[in-house]
Amino acid sequence: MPELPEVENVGLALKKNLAGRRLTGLKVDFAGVLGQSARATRGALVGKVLTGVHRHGKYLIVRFTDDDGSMAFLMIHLRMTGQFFILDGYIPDKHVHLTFDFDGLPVHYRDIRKFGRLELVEDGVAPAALSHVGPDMMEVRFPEWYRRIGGRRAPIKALLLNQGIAAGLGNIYVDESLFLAGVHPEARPCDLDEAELREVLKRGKQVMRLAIKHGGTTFMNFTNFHGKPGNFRRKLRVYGRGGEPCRDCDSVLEKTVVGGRGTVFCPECQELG
DNA sequence: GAATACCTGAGC
DNA sequence: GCTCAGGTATTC
Repeated sequence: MPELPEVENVGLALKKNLAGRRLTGLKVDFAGVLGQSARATRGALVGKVLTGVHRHGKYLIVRFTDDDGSMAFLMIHLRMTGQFFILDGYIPDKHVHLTFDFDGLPVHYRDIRKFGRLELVEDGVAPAALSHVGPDMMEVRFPEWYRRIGGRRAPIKALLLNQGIAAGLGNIYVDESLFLAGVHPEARPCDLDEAELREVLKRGKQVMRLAIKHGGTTFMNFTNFHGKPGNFRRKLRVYGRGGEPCRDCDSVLEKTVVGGRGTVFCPECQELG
């Protein structure tokens, strides 16, 4: 389940491996992952050089530039199971929906659940398609974030998952952030003081920064550009550990549902405020 | 703000 | 063969 740290790693890999390379072909096996037709997508991108990758929350925006300077932008969301990779001798299985040909170098897009989307957009920096998405979680400063979340009455977990407030956290890193901040997932911002909310944002950034360094978290399907899993799973404090002992206090971690999502927390270490 | 649709594989 | 998992858009 790619969240901000996993998407960041994918974006870095695309840039490192493909920047400066020209897209010479695009094979489409399942057009449902494209926002436009296969023909329109090829028409916009084939012949152009990959010149940049920008991440905002869980979105990637890839810039392609023609020799005449004209540009096209592909906005990518991997959702649950989208992945890109380059592997020597790889034979695509039934979940590979797209193969980008970068002048002889095949780059596969694989997506078991077909939830991911790759769509052409007009702009690269602040696309209209992202107007409903809040500031990137790693970039946002506390005053702005506090304006968006302070005083609200919904469970803080639901608000952290709401990409319109700030973009990037998913279920794994929300649970981790709240544990590290000592805040209960059902706590309401209106019941928390400024210092507690400051801690949530700080810990959220901290845990994602660390996860990026470790190549992200592989729980089910995520792999990096070379088919390798991320290493952050063994660092997780609560996610996936319901019923197991808290690493800090030895209490049994509780598993519940908050905001419609599976949620794990420590009943001793995390407070309602 | 809750439920549902989208999809498939894993795990019972 | 059923239920669950989950990011987001959509619909109550």
